[in-house]
Amino acid sequence: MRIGELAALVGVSTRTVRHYHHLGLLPEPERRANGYREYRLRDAVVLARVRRLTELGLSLDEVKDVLADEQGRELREVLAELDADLARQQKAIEARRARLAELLAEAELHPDSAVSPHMAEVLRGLPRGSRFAEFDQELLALVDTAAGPAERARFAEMLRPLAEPEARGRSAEIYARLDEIADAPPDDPRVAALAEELADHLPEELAALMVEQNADAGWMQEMSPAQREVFRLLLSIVRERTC
Amino acid sequence: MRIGELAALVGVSTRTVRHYHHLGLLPEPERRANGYREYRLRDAVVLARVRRLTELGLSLDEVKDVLADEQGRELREVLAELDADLARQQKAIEARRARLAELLAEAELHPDSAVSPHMAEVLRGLPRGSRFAEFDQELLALVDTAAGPAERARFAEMLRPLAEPEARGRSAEIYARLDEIADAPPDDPRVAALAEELADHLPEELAALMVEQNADAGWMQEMSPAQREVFRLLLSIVRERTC
DNA sequence: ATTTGACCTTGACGTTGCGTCAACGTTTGT
DNA sequence: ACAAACGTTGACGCAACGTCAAGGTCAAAT
Repeated sequence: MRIGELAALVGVSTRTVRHYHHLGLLPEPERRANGYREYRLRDAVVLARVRRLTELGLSLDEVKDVLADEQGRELREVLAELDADLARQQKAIEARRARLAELLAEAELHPDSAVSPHMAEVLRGLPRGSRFAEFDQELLALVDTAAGPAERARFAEMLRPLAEPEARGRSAEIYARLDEIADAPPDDPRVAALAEELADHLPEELAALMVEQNADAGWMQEMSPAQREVFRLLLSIVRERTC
Repeated sequence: MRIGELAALVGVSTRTVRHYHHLGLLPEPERRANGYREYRLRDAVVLARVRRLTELGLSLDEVKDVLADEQGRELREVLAELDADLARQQKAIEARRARLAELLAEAELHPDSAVSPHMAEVLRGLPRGSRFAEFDQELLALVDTAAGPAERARFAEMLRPLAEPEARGRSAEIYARLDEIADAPPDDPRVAALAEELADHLPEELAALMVEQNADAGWMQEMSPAQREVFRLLLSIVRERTC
């Protein structure tokens, strides 16, 4: 047999056969006078065996080990491990399909949204138009995108009170005042007042979460010094309260 | 934010971020005076979104399309396709695990066997020791390895009569006579006799399958001319019978 | 007798999504 | 003052082949 016939017999490409030669998976057969490889039936048997194993998902290196082993020991070992691996993959795919279904359902409703449905609803409830509000929305979108599904729902629930009609007015006012102090020095008297107001306005759970944040985090550099100061004060107020 | 902080925030490596820049998935942010990239919260949002999509299994090119689309149209399209793809993968994995279980069970019983359990049993029943018998075993092993699971079982059943105790004697004798004519010319009288005997000995179903074979196939070159002639005659006998 | 077409040869680059040096500059902490 | 921990670009490595490139070989059709 020449290489093309061997390949067709087993159902692979000639390139694959030569690749296996290169890796030492399949021994190089004798050559004819013209340099062509001349295969025997044995080679086809080995090639088919290699093929079966790779189709099961073994890497070529693993196949090499299994073939070299010549005993069933390693084979069982590798197969068991592979089965465990496939089981993991199954779970992963299932999880992905679940998220996909979630995303698809959401895309039908709100084609332009990049966040989860819960969060999208909350975000629509929050005031807009202020510089700081935009910043806040980015922050919330980020948290929503980065968190796991369970956390996302919980987080959205924590925010919901701020988006309720009776709270929106005050939310908007606070945003406006945060905008106002953008260029103020950090020791402006409005800074401390705002921190107090925020501590009062934010749901407790949310405030508790913020305690873990570091006021020096890089993303906070996008706020002005005075705004950062508001948050520094807010954090200390919350910390005192929870102690 | 500098690149390390952005990466940590979203949960990827800095290399990944730079890779996304390279592919145009994430816009290059402004640089600081020292050449460092300076990221804003927006970038984190985009990066997180890219990340979510890739984790769902989208390729980076697909993610790029989705992001460029800016409308939900393409997103839905890609997601639906992806879901179909994942469904296919699930089925494939399931099939692989089924074959794996098969192989594992078999490996427990006969650690050194490279063929299916049915075929292994049949092969043990067939005579050995003759040159031609070895060739035949290779051929059968190959067919077993290459065929699908259903075909394998059917094929093994077709062979079983030849391995039964009452047929083994005659099988062995035929093998011996095929060995004998190895160096004979194709027009040796024993050739025609052997072809008749084989046509008589082989199960009908098996003979019917052989009709599809081409007597010039490369793997047949491993037989001597006289042996090939036996098969050529055998094929014509079978063809006449089935007409 | 030649030309076409189907095969074969080796060698090398392309694919995907980054990991991992290398070789170097910057900033920060002790 | 020096080390540790950041940042920069550039380039190679990985898995399992696909896909040219640039030929040589062989049988059949012209």
